[in-house]
Amino acid sequence: MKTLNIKEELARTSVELFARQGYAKTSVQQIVDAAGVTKGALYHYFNSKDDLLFDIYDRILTLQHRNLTEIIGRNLPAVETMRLACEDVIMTSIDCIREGAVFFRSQHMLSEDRQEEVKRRRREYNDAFTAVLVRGQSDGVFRTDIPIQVLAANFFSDPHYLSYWYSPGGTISREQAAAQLTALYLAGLQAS
Amino acid sequence: MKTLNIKEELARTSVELFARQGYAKTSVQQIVDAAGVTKGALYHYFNSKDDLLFDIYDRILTLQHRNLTEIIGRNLPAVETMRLACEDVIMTSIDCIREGAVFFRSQHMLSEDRQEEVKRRRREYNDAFTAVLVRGQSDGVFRTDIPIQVLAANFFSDPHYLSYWYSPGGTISREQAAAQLTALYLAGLQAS
Amino acid sequence: MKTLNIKEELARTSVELFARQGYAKTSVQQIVDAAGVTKGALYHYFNSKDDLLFDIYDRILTLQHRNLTEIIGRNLPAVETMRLACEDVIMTSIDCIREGAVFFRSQHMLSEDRQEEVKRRRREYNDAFTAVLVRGQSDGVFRTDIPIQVLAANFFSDPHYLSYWYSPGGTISREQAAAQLTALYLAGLQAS
Amino acid sequence: MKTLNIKEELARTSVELFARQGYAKTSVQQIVDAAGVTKGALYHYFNSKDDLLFDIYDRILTLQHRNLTEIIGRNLPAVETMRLACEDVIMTSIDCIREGAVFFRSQHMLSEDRQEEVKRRRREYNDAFTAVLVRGQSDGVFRTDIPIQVLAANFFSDPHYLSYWYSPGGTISREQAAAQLTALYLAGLQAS
DNA sequence: CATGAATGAGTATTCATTCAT
DNA sequence: GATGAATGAATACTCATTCAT
Repeated sequence: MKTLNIKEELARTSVELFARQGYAKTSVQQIVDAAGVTKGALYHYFNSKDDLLFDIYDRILTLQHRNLTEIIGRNLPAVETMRLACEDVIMTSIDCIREGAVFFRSQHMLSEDRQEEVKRRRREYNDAFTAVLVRGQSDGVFRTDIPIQVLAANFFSDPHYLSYWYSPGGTISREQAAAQLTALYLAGLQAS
Repeated sequence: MKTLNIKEELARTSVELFARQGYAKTSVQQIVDAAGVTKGALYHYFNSKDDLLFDIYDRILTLQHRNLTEIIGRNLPAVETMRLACEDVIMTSIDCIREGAVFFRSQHMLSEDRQEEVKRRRREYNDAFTAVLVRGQSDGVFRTDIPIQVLAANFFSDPHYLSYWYSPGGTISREQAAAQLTALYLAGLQAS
Repeated sequence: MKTLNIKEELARTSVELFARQGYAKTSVQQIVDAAGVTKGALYHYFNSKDDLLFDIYDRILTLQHRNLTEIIGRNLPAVETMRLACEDVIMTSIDCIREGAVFFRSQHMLSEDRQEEVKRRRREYNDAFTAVLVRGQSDGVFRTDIPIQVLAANFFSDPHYLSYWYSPGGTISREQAAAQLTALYLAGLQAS
Repeated sequence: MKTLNIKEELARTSVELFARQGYAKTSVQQIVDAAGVTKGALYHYFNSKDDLLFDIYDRILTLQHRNLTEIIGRNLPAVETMRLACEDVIMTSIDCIREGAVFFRSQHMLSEDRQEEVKRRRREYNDAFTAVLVRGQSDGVFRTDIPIQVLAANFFSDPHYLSYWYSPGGTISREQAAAQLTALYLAGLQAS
């Protein structure tokens, strides 16, 4: 009980600090001070500062991969699959907006091995997403005059950019942001 | 002559290294070694490592602000202004793709003062861009059912994301990328 | 029964690790892992890591002191006493070769107090050994042209050095090594 | 000039401290405090604490290898070669007695790579020394009834043990110690 | 202009030991 | 008796920056 709290508290605190001031400018000392524990406790639960960072990547990658897999598994029409997938990514990105701020800025601070792992898992996600685009093209509902990687990049850029402009608790709810960004994307995507 | 070369070489080398391995993981020693000069030389031309980083921000902000101002100054219809502005941002972002990789990842490594300056200048750029969107809405050519900040974010995310997926020298030319991403954006943007 | 086994197992394991990788490079965690117990168990039987080390010194010093006292107590001629004493030291050093490896390398890792105790007990041993040399000189069987401390050092160096070159289970048995090194020593020692 | 002094001072100071209190118990901070410089200065001249230690090994191994090679190169009779070699080792070991105290106690504190290098170079030295023993046996001047490795170990133990008992500036000069230990060794070595 | 030796404040990490359970 | 989570003090090492030459 206490144990879980400490580990979770350290995870929460480190995301917060990494998002606010960057991984490099956040010292282990700051993290443990903010979490109200000692360095020894941190190193009891995490092997290194790098582990703290990787946990963030792992959490997001696992979550988004699981959701996309589930959505694709429903075997809906391509347009509907795409709508659900896009809205889900936007909403989970908003739910994890601090993690997202770290995710896109700090990849090069991971160890080489873990950078590779993150690349691999993002590629997997990208491949699954792209497969839906291809299906929609075959079905004649998505445009074919623009390279598929451009179509994919045009969407991925949105969740990526969220942490730079979206404020949770502002005038735009997560559902609205998801619906609006998805609508804009699908408008561009549809076959003429 | 020699002087200019050394300063330029240091700028070029530092962008390269910052883009590849991140600002924090790049030491001043690595930069001077790669540039073939000594620390003394670097500190002759730059006051600090932070200056090397800020130069990158300054270069991009200056370039894009100047281009946007020029395009808006032509007083073309909103759709045409937007098309030119978007294509220009994409193309200059591709031309400065290494700078871009640094730009979006390393802002929190700048000194507080300079973070503020960068924020201010980006806001200025954003405001000018948004003004074009507003004009298009008044003219009845841009949709009004989605908050303007979402419409803006939907575009800014694209140049932002370029350094994560676009390879100069690949199968897609800078002009093609610019035309395609702009087309996708404008398709979403148009009034129904 | 179980208790004795755990304590003995910890002693055995720690000698092994100290000999192989040095006292300083061996962590308490490594010891308990290798012994298959937990830290709590170790600290139940030993007050500190230092105790684990001192036990090794105590064991060897006690053993060699007891053996030398017994041999001298037989009141044999000096040459015979010396031969038995030397052979015994060599053989017990081979029997405790891992302890020996630690003994000569890790004395300064002991607490100050215990370093003093080890020095004192080694001096006692040295004095008893030297007394035999003096008796042999008085009897006219040992040479007198070389300072007695050089004569003593010339022997003590041998058991000291054993752990650096001797392999138990190799082609030279413990009895052979003892006989040969003793023969070489006595050859140098005899009065001309 | 100043530069050499600082590097030499650091080398001198570190040998002194390593000999007195052991490598593991000597902190880099202690070394720089004793040498009157800062950590930065130390790390300007040495890449790591390990380098400071290895320098000691390198110095001794280089010195003794060079001397032995020179002595063997004179092509003197085996007995004479052996006498000169033994006396030289004893004397240089006395000259570098603090280095010697470190040499035999701290090998396992070196990095794995360097432990291997030290082992290799000591083996080379041992092989050259053993070759002289073999030559003496062929010439009929050295005994053949004891394995050659025991004959070698019987000598190597002496310089090894020096730092445990010999006091420079005491009643026994370096030349005397060298002559006496060599005499004792040769007495044991000669063919009967 | 340019050097590179030297600084010193900062960093992540280790580890013997304790103690509530 | 035994656990292992937590401590806290110590450690080696890094690096942007300065300055005498």
